[in-house]
Amino acid sequence: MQYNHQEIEKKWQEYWAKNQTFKASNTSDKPKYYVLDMFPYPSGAGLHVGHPLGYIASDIYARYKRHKGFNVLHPQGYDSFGLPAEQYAIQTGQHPAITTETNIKTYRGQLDKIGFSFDWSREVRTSNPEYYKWTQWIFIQLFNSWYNKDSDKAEDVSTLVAKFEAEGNATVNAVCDEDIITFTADEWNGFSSTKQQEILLQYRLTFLSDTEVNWCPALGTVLANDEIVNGVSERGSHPVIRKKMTQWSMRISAYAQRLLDGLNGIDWPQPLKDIQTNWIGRSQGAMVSFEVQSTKYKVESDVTSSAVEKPYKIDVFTTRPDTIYGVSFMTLAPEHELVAKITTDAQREAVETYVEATAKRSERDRMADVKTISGVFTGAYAIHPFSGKQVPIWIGDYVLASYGTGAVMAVPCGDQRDYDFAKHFDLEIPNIFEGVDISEEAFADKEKSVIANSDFLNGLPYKKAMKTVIYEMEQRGFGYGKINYRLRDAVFSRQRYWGEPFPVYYKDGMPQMIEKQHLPVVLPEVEKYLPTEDGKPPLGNAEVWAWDTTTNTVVSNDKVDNETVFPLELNTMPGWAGSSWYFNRYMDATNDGDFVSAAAVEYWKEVDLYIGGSEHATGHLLYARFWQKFLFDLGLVPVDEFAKKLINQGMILGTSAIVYRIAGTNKYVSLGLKDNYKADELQELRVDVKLINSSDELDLEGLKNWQPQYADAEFELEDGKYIVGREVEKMSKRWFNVVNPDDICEEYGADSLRLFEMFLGPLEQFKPWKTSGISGVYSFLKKLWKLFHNGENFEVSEGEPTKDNLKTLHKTIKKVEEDIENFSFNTSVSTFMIAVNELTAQKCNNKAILEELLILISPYAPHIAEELWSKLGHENSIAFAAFPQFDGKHLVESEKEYPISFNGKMRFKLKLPLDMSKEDIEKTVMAHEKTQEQLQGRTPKKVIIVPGKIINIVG
RNA sequence: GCAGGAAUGGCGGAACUGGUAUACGCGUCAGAUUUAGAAUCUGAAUUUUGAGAGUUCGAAUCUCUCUUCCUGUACCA
Repeated sequence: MQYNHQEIEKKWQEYWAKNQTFKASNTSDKPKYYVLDMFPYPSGAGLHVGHPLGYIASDIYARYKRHKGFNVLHPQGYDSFGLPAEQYAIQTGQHPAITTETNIKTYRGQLDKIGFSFDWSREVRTSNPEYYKWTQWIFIQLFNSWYNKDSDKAEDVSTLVAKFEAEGNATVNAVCDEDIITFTADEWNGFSSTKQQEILLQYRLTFLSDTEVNWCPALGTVLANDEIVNGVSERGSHPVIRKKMTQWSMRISAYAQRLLDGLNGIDWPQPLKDIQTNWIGRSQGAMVSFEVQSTKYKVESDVTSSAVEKPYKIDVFTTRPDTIYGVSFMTLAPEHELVAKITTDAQREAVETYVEATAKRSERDRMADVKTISGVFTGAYAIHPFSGKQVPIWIGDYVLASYGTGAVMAVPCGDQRDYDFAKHFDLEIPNIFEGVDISEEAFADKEKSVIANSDFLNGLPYKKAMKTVIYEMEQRGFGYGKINYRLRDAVFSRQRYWGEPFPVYYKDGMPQMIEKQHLPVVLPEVEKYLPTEDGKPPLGNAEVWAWDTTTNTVVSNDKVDNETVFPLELNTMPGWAGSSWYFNRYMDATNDGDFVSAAAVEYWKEVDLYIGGSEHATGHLLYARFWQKFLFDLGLVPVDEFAKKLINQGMILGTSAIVYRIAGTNKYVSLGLKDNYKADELQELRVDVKLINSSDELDLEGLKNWQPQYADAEFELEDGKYIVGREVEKMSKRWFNVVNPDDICEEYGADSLRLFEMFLGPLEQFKPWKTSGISGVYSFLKKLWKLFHNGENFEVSEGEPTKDNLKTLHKTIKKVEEDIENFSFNTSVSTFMIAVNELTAQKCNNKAILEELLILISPYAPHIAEELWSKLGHENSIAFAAFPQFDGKHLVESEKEYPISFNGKMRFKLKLPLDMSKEDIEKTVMAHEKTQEQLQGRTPKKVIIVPGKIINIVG
């Protein structure tokens, strides 16, 4: 009987579906284990062979854990909001929901063919109203929370209001906006409702603010920092400019320290932790305030309504407050708000010209050109807080508005950028370091710094100087020690259609949340998916998009009276909203009354193993950790890190095929002959990899039929063949190097695909796909099949296994178990091959041995395992069969074939009993004729004997 | 610039806490079977672990220097 993968795989996929074999229960006596994949965005292109790599690995682990007696949760779903469906809608008018539905069907069909053990009863789709209802709900929770630094967690806004009512805000220690006014309890109680809401908004964990955003005109939307690569949009490479807009933001900065600390407790790859650590960018230093000389402005006090005059102040953040006596000028970012206010009339024109010129330069230009030093003097001076000296204030584009306060105290002797700026504009460079030459460059080695020319800091090394100066600044009231984070609050509004609508309407300009029982607020229908002509987001096109507070329904816009019917928010949420909590939803995916039931989340707790790409390091993986910590603060989830262990699978790359066209002709040169032509005479064209066989030979007829441009192609062949060039690059339609898993499943079967993807190399590594290698695992499966068959008949023997049989089996059990625990799936595939080769050589068809072998293989190649398992007479699925128990007694040896080395080089082997004493080994070896032959009469200096390992003769 | 990672036959890759270097597979070559193709079976070859030094009885593995490549990130004050 032949191994017929098509028949077998179809049969068992249907069996699993029908019997709901992999449906997980939320109650069980078994220990729980939660294995999760990063859910895919269902794109129109469908899956290529690279996508399932991580899914196969996690599936193997999930199946392994079932064999090991765990109650395994292994769900799958779709991150189904996103830009491609929307852009398709813009082009064709087809509703994104339809596109998405179609794509999901394709994905599901492809996934099913690979034989994953997903519990599809828990499927989630972020674009389903039943799902995004809870995304909206979590948003509301964030709106209703503030971050209390004293308790170091998020709390309900009611606790904040209570504080305001009792004692005003002076004693409140919160993460909030920076420009907060101080008020007393009486003042608070006297504020209008709108005023109170305005103030509260400055404390909420999600808040509205006028922020400088990354606006992408081509996409008509705002992009997050991690959606921009090299100054252009990640998607489509469109230019991005800075623009002020009112946007929802998430106060992720409140969690900066906890996001950093949390990394210590989770088993994630170090590179990924490093990326997050850098992204959060903690730096320790001080805030220092410099007064601007002879400037005054009037402050309208909210409290007394009387005007007070105050000098302008420039706040700077510095990591080197110890070098404060080295300050010889200050630099403001051109966008700094004080620039216009402090510039003297004499300098005004020059400054304005400069500011305008910088504003025009895109972020990209500014980044590309870091060597040109530019700047302008404002004419104003600051007063050095310690020395009282005048310090000129400059503006320069090397100072970024978005980091720190957008202003620096320039210490040219200690910072190379300040140094270069000072040299360029011929500014003073005072030296405040002991015994250091700064005539050529700045001295930035803080560990070796000893401060000089700095009054009370003289003679102090860096660390002591830091402490002393911060203490002194705090005493005198113009500075304080501060930890600064690079992590910015995350903009949460997108000007897109295909995203979660906000559960928000506006009353008197203030945002109001829609109550839980009225959720979800469902995405409205629109005529056009583009922004409106007056620049509003696509939801501005909706005609029925107002909130009636009497009926609590969405009603037509013309009913808006701002009394009981109000306009709804026009922005939608970003892509990361739905993916920041989906792992919790799987625990209780159909719950209609709660985002997840307390019982379910208490049972499953967190993801035990999460597999996905490292490209989400500063996006999804950071936001998800943030939301999890927030939900934890609210007592809604039991742990504050959502994934205990994470593995980044590498990407499978395509191997593109290249033909060489002689420029201006329709003639193509084979790879080996292309050197006969000059490089500029040849054009490289990529052709479909389906036209290439395993030895890089091109199917000429196939090419002619492939695209009209090749119909009358001529070829210059080598040995009668056309050999193509190969290039490893990302799988992409435009390179014609995409390999569809469906084709592989059809030809070799899902089990072969699964084994082959694992066999390709270590999971985390990037590796090119080469279909040619798959025949190896395919013939392995055929050999495995043959072990159970004698010609046409299924035939296994019942007797006692031989010693050799047992040795092979237990060696395999040990290795495979270790490999799976270490996620070294490639080596366990080799182990299976060795085992099957050995058992074949032993002519073993012993039932007891084969049965256990099947269980070992079943996580990798579940279909063939199920089939043979049932042929062995089992009525239940192999999926829950107990994993074989390793027994070391089968591997015990009495002899060891020792490698005999001379000066570290192995020369011959010698079989000796393992219990032989060192002395006897030495005697035996030295007496051996081959030893004497090697020594040629010399006397060895030393003989190293490591029992059970090696013998090394030195001399 | 900074941070992290990698380099082993023609190719993908093995090699546990230093102890027989290239397991396993692909490809190649030879042979068997076959009308042909395909499939199957048997056998063979390749290298000295990016370069150089050090520690060691012994280094792919540990240390240092250098080279190349990949990833992330950056006028971050």
